[in-house]
Amino acid sequence: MNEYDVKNEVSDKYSLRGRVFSKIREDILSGKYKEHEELKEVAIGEEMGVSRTPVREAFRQLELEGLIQIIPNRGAYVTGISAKDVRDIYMIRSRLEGLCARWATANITKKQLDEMEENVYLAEFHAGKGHLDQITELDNRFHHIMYEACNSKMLEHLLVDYHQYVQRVRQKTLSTVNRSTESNKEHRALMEAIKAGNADLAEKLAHEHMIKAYNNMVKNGLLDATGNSSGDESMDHPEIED
Amino acid sequence: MNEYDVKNEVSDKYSLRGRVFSKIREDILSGKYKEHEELKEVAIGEEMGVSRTPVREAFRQLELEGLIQIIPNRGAYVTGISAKDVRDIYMIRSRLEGLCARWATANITKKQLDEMEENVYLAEFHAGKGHLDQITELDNRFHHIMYEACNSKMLEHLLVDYHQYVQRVRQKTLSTVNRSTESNKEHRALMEAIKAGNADLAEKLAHEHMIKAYNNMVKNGLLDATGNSSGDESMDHPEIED
DNA sequence: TTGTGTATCATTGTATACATCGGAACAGAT
DNA sequence: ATCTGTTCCGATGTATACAATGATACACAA
Repeated sequence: MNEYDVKNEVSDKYSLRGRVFSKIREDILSGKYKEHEELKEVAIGEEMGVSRTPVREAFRQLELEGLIQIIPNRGAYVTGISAKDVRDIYMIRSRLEGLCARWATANITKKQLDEMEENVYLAEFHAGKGHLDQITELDNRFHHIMYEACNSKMLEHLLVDYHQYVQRVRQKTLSTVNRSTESNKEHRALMEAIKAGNADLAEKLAHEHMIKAYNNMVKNGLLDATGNSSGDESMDHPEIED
Repeated sequence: MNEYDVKNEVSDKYSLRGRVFSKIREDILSGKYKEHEELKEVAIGEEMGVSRTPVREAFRQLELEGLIQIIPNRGAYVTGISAKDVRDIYMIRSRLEGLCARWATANITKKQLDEMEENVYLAEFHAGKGHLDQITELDNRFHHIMYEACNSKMLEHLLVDYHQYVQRVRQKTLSTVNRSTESNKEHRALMEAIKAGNADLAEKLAHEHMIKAYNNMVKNGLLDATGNSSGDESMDHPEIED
């Protein structure tokens, strides 16, 4: 169960519409379509060899996902994400990851806990070697294990959503070895708290982990390589909080 | 700016699809369509005098909203909400309303604060008179003022969403004069905290307010008059928490 | 009776045709 | 040069036609 499975409950990857939806989504998240770019129904349809109908339905869904905005009778445009949006999402996530950690403490299975331990172990190994790709992948995976472990489809769905959403602007968060070592320590502490059944501590650690991740991201500059997230508003709040 | 405006940024109420979307949505929330009921494209289209196209597009959106579930090549079914879902949402909301209160403390305008004071005042009046409809309306409005005041479209959207979602099963939460008096006290305390600029207290009070509302709802039985929310899982956790 | 295969048909999935909207280009007036 | 109105046309909004799916009923065999 990776981060896409939850979405695919809803996105139906075997219909044309499902494929169109996934492709456009990926193209936006990967930065192929830039912020404020206009998406034309026929063009995208031709590119994928389908008619406008499935494209239109995919558009409607992408709009609700917040990836595009549709202006009636005009067109569909890739949504801009301001620096404030990113900040808001991280703050929202900090609360929700905390809640997730609390629930995970109560509901995590042995299997999930095992995978989490292995994840932390591996991440420490790769951090020592400076393997950035593996580190990023393991970091994502760590969080998704926790999302699953909380045993709440509602919360899992929400967190997966935000996680993906933020990936648009968060390409290289862990790019400094410094941060990845820090991050691993936080993961380990969080895992230990969950393992020990200390829900209060787990919530607190997950909450702080998110805020530190955000602060680190801000410190190193939000901009990613895709040209997204140029920040409509000035971003001068590195965070205070708690 | 009421609770529908935020949705209407996206739902385009002047197109056929927008009207279909709103109508189905309302029919589900009001309980006209029961849980697990199948929605047929042609039937709904005919009922509203439109073709399948706008209905289908509305369906796709309603699916992402979580109100219906679409099974490929089979049909659309009204989503069931289990008692656990409701509980999860309230716990999620308790965190987010807390965050919202914190932000509102920093960002509320004089106008919003004035409306909030008037709201609390009026609510106390109507509670004394036992005017349940007005009390419910004022309760909703109180929360929406706060959602607006937090000055975060991301968070506002999320909270409005959940608020509406839960309305399906929350018809009569404030139906006891007892609870409405309690609730008003909590609103007043929260408002005073926001007015005084005490963000920590505001967050704590908003958080607790939500949990108390949930616990009260559970105590009086979740079931509403629409036949929704019969609870696929047994509901025996009145809440512990904090 | 039970099970299996097949025909049927209601319903959804997709493509296409037509209707309507709104922007861009241009013409003429000031 | 700027403004205004008009025409044109590309793009979206909606309806309809056609394709494909899957549930149901029924026939028939074991």
